[in-house]
Amino acid sequence: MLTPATEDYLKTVYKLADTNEVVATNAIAERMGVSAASVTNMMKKLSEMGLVEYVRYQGITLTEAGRKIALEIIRHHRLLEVYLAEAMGFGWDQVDAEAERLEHVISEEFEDKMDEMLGYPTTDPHGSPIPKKDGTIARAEHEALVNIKPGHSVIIRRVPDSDPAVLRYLGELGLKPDATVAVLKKEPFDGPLLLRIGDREHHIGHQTAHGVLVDCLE
Amino acid sequence: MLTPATEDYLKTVYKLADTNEVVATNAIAERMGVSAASVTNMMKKLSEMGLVEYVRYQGITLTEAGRKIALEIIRHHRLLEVYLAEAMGFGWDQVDAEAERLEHVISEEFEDKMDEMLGYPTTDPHGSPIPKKDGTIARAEHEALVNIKPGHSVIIRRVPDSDPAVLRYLGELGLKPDATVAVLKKEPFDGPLLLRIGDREHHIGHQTAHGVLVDCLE
DNA sequence: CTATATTTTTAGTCACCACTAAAAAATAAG
DNA sequence: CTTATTTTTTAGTGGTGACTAAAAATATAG
Repeated sequence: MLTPATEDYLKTVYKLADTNEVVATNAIAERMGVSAASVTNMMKKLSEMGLVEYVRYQGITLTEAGRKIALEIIRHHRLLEVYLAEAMGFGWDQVDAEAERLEHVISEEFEDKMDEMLGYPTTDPHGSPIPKKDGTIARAEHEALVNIKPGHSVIIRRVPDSDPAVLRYLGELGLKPDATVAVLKKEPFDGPLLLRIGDREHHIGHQTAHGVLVDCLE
Repeated sequence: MLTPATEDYLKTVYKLADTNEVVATNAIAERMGVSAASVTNMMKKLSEMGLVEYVRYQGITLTEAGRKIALEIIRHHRLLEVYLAEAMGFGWDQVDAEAERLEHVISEEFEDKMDEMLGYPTTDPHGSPIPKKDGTIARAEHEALVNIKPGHSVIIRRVPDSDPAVLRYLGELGLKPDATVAVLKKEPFDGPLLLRIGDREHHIGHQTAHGVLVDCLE
C-alpha cells in the first residue's frame, strides 16, 4: 500500500503532465507547497518504485504504473466530490477539501458503492471527468472562456475546483457546468469579460475566465 | 491537528481505562499490536502534550483533554459505522475496518451531516453507545451473556465489534442488538451455552458469549 | 562565448513512529 | 528477605517525509 504523500505526488505529476509533457521539479514543489529538495527526494523514491521516469535535471514523466495509480486516486477524489455534493448535501466549494483527505483511505468497496449509488457519474461537480476503473479518462477538448470572441454563446463545461472562495463566487453568478452564457464584451490587455448569465450581466476577471472551460455553441 | 497514530493511542487508552482504572503499558501494546517500547515513547509525548497522566512504571490515565479527544474519535468511528451500514449498505462485519481509517480524516461538518441524516443515533450497529458532541457517553450497565443463568431470557444489547468472522457468525444466528434470546443450558467448566434464538437452538462458545452484553428480562 | 541567473540536486537535520536489545524497576515466589 | 520473573523503560536504529543551506547543472543574457 502506498502512503498518502506518495499518492499526492503522483496525482500532482499527472495533473501537471496533462498540460506540459515533462514535469519540472519546481512545478511540483509549487503546486504542492513543498520545497524543491523534497520533490527531488520523492522522485528518487518513486523512480526506484517504477512509478516515474526520472533522470537528474531532466524532469519527470509518469510510467504506466504511476499513471494508473494517479488515475485511481483522482477517481476516488472526483467520485467523493460527487458523493459529498449529491448524497450528503455539501456545497461545491466544500467538496474538494473533504475529498482531499478521504481519497487516500477509502476501500475499493466504498468506491464501488458510491459509483453505484450515484448512477455511475462521468464528471465531478466542477465538470472534471471521472476516470474509469480500467484507467481510462475522457479527454474533452474544451476551450477556455477567456479565448471566446465577444458575440458568441457557450455552455460552461468545467470550472477551477480547488479555491472555495472562487467557487462560491462562480456559484452566485450561476456560472456552473451546463449553464449557457453569452460573451458580450472583452476588455483589452487581459481585461475583464462581460457576460450575460441568465437574465443578468456580470464582469469576470481575466484570470478567472482562464480557468473556466466551455464549448462554443456552433 | 493530531496524527492518526496519536488518536489511535488515545482511543485505546480510553477503551482500556473503561474496565481497569490505570492502564498498563503492555495492555496498550498488545491491543494495538506494537511493542511496549513504542508505547512508552508515545506516552512520554502524550504526557508532554497534557493528554495523559503518566509517571514512569505507574501506568497511564487520560487527562480530561485526552478523554475529550478519545471520545471525539470514538464518536467519529461509531457514527461512521452507522452511516456505512444504514446509508451505504455495508455489512455490519465490514463497517469497523472502513471506519477505522475514515475516523481520522473526516471534518466536523461531515460528522454533523451524518448525525443529521441518521436521525441522531445513540448506538452503532454493534450496540456500542455513540458519544455526544459535548463529550458525554451513555454508560449502560449490561451483563455478559456468559453470566446469565439458564432459564432466563435476555435482550441482546451489544456484540464484540472488531472481528468480521465473529460478526458474520453472530449475524447468521440472529444474535444482533434488540434480539430476544433464551439461555437454555450452560455447560460446566467454561463450556458452551445453549441458546434459543427465534425458533432455533444454537450452541455458542464461552469466549464468544463473554463479549455479548445483554439485559435480563427478569 | 563567457557571465549571470535560475533550476535542481546534494548534504545534513529534524520530527514522527515504529523496531530490537539491554538495563532498571516492580512484582511474585521461595 | 532474598531471588527469580515479569513489566517497563532506556538506548540505539531505521524508514518516511519534511526542511535549510550550499553545490552543481542548466538556461539565459550580454
